[in-house]
Amino acid sequence: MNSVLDILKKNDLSVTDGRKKILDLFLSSEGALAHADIETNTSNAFDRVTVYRTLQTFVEKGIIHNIPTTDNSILYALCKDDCEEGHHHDNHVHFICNNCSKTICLDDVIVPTVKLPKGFTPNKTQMVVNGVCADCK
Amino acid sequence: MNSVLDILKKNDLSVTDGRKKILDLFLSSEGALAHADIETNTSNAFDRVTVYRTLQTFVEKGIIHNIPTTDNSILYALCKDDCEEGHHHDNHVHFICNNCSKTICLDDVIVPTVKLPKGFTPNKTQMVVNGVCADCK
DNA sequence: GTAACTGCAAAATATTTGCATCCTT
DNA sequence: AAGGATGCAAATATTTTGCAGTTAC
Repeated sequence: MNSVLDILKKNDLSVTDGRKKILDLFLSSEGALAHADIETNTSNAFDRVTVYRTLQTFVEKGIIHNIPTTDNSILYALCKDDCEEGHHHDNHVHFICNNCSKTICLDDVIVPTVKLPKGFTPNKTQMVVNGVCADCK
Repeated sequence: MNSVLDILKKNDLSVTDGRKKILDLFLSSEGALAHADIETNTSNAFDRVTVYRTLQTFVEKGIIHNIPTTDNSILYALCKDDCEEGHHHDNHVHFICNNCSKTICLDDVIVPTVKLPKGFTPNKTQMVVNGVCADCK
């Protein structure tokens, strides 16, 4: 029910205000979030450092993963349930809207496999599509 | 012949030591370069600010493009000849080696198109593959 | 009660901007 | 000679680290 608590407990994390609030943000957000988004959406209730550490913890536990971006920002998004620590199965496509700048996880669009040149062994593949999202079209 | 000069002239850029050296680095490097790589490989001959400005200029002119990364670094790689200002046709796959950390442009591997959900209009697609490269296997 | 989390301060790092000087054309 | 590029200084912004106080369990 209260999935925020479930997720934290499942990952052996103590339940604190910051973690609850930040995780809640991810659950209620359709897209990915940057560090700055989190500060804004929590009205700066938490220290910048706490946000850094919380995000880092979540990534280590496999609760969120980060999304490749072309600029120098780091975006984070919720991992699917089948993520394990360190090993994510977030093999879906990420979509960045050129209009509203939101990054959306297209959970239903699977990243296709590509044939690599001789000698290259793939391990993980990420795909980012830029364009106009359904809301903005 | 001296393609460094060709490229600079073609883009209406004055030929300076910094631009020559940095562009040369890209031409002679198989992979992508980060800001720090450039400083290192030029023995810090140029001011940090000059490197920032040079990279920015090159991106604006479409000489290089940046590559999405999962961490917060920015990687730059040469554009193919058919890049125009602002509109890049770098529709090839980028490969990041987990061992040597090099980023390699797989010019021959074309990014496949994926079917997006209703309402989404793609514009540009980028694909990054992690794994072990041919040199490290 | 203890281990872990948080906030503050400060250090370390990265990026941007203004301006005077130098170089390319 | 003129416009643009560079280097330096400094302002901003970002991220990391140490430590003391607080909180979850």
